[in-house]
Amino acid sequence: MRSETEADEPGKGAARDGRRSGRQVATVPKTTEQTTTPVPQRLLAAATRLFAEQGYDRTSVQEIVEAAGVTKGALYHYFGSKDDLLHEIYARVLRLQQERLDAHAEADEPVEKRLRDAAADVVVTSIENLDDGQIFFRSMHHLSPEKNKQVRAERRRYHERFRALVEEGQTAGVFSSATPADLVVDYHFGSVHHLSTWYRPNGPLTPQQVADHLADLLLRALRP
Amino acid sequence: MRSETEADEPGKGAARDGRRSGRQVATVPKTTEQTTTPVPQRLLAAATRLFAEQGYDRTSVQEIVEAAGVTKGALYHYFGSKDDLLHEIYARVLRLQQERLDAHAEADEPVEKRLRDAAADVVVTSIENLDDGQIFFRSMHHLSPEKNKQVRAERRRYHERFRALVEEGQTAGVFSSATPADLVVDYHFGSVHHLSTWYRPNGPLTPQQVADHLADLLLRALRP
DNA sequence: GGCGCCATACCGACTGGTTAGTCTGCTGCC
DNA sequence: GGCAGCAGACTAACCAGTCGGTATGGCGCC
Repeated sequence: MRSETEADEPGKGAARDGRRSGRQVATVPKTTEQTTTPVPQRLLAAATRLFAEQGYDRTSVQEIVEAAGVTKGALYHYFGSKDDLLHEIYARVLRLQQERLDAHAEADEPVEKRLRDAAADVVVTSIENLDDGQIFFRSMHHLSPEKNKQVRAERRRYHERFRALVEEGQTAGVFSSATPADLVVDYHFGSVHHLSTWYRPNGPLTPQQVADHLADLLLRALRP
Repeated sequence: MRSETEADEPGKGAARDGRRSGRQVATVPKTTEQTTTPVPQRLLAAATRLFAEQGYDRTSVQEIVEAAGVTKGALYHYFGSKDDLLHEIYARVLRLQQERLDAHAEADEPVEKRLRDAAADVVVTSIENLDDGQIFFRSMHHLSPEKNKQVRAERRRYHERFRALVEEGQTAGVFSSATPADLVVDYHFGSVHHLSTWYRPNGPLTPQQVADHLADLLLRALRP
């Protein structure tokens, strides 16, 4: 375990660009580019795209490092294994969504609005990170057992938080109690999960419009 | 999970014992027995289970043939490739669900009931074939391009049929038109797709109960 | 203000293991 | 005697991970 990839801010300075090397591999555009993206992030980005396109197993480490413009040495310098890459992708999206859900859930608003906002927000961020979602739901089983367990635990936290919102509304009587809250949550996240199958960025609907529609469907289903 | 000789009826094979090998694996009764499940079906069943458990890529054809009690020769006698196996699994579930949807859609009932029945039925059959669903949504990208295209086309047919039901109700005014029918369909199938991630056969709800709840959510969301 | 020393960041050939698919051949039935 | 239905050794390809090697910049010390 030696992935200390965090803590890297995108870069602070101006056109600093230390004379890289004699043999350059992929030559990141050096012309007045203010930040050459750090290698770990390039690797993660390349892996995300390739995993989403071809699947985890169909993507060789060689392809990833080529897409990132480095070599295997670099990858194994920053990550312990191919599996680590996948885990890092999961951790990133989980962190993001948990933060946003917490923010919405704690807002000082009526529960209907909090739920609607949270439900719509997860749709928007899911669309903005369609690749992550694709990988998430398609490749979970490629994670090592411990990592899988860890990811599941965090997912459960997320699920619980969301469910609590639904239950709060049900108890308060503003939502129908006809359906168990658990099922309601799974119903909604099914549609989120499903987004990467049908949503196309150049389609007729903007992410926000889709989000509004899906949140609306949820709230309508919950009308008493 | 070494399953060598199980699941088959003990072959009552008489004296027949090639001097070549002392280890034979499954001993299918060769004496004009017509009932032991045919090899192709055994292979399909084994592949379905293993693909669902471990994923397509993580399952070697060696594992499949061992689970089916045959050898590679048999598999490649009946199927052109590992890919073919996957395609066959898809084709089977697609055929089944299309048939059932058609039956519901054509029934002589008010549109609300037809939609509710169809929506609930797809949930029940999906639960009854959780493995197929898991494979379907997780491994589509492993299909060869042409096969993938074919499967997509059939899926679209299915989607269209379902959408037509929603639109019929919207036009008739019994369903709200607030949400485009396409989105409504994707919303519902998202939850179906998602079933394999959370539904557990030994959980508190029967397949029918889950189906009723999910169909109910759909119909409630469509209330004018 | 130069010098040795080392850590960091990366390179890329190599290894050991795995796998899909092939091919030759056996065997019991018609 | 011919053929469907299979057995199972074999091969060619591939791939995750390793490891010895190289360039660069910082730092203490004289």
